[in-house]
Amino acid sequence: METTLRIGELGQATGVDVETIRYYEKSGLLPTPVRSQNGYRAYGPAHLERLAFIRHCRALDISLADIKRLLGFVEHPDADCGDINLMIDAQLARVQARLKSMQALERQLTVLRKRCDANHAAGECGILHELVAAAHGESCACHHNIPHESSTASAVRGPFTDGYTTLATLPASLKS
Amino acid sequence: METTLRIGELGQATGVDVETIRYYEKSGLLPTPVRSQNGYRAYGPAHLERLAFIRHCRALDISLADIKRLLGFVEHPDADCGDINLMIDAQLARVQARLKSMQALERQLTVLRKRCDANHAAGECGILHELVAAAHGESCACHHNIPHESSTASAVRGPFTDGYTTLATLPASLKS
DNA sequence: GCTTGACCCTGGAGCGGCTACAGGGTGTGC
DNA sequence: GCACACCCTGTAGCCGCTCCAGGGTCAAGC
Repeated sequence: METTLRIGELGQATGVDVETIRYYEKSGLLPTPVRSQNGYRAYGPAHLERLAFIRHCRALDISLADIKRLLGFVEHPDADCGDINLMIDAQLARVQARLKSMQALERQLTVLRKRCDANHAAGECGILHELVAAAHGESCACHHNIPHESSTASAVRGPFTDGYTTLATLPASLKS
Repeated sequence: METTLRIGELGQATGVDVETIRYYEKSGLLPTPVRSQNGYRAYGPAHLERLAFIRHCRALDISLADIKRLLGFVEHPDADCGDINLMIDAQLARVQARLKSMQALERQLTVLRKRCDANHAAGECGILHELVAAAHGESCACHHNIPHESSTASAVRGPFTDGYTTLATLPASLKS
């Protein structure tokens, strides 16, 4: 008996999308399986275990590059694990930094949302006013009193970590 | 006197990278400016204001598509602003969902981190053990007692919202 | 035997929001 | 006359998928 799985079965078993499995293979995270006569990928228990490991790590939002390194540790259990600690520490730090700036973001959006209670014309919408005023560099409801959250990592990915300089600091020749 | 800015100056004034400004122009967020004789882009106060608006919105992690819609409202102040509210509500909901799952993530990573205190060989590293065991479907320190955080949005972007089924649910023929 | 439909294959493009080139032109100071 | 900072266009790359076109394979039902 040959206990092998086709890609769809492996996907079902691990909860990983078929396309994603192929992507992992292409990226070198999952070793290329043997093929059955019809050319289909045939996976064994080792693949199953490895893919489940990858999935668990991804659920912890560990990057594919770091997962690759972790898999290296799994394969070389005599290596020093200090780097694992560093990796998890870094991961934790990233998550905490993002968390912090997302919390700030939430507060800002909440404040902003309160500016408009009902349906107006856009010209009278407090939210829109607020956004425009903020862009002008006037002190805005969302971004004025949070001096120290500024220097942490940005909420998600962009370059616009908060606490930025506004148009208030502009050459006077250009203001309005 | 012509109060125009070159792209680098506009970038400085608003805190937006030059490449990003060109990207915004290409994406239709920033209108194409006039060119001076040498072919350089020449920006006026309107561009400055608009770019500052965009930047402020990005700091609130509002997507470029939504910013485009907001700019539409700015230009048509007689339109109904109900959609603005909906947009900000949706944005807030997204942020809150992410926040929640990031908090879960942080707890999980913190627990995981505690599994390894000092330098061992990787084979004895509690973190690695934990990750492997979790992949096997054994109840893991990080993912076992959080039944209701599961169905919220995932922490960042991936398909692996937490609380997934593990290998415990597998065809017996393939286990171990 | 034929069709239907579920599954599999490869290769490539697209998402968002930038970021980083290569390969060129322009303008200012020494 | 040269260095250097700035500008231009166009294209490719980043991450982690996700989707698609265009084809092959295989079991079930008629």
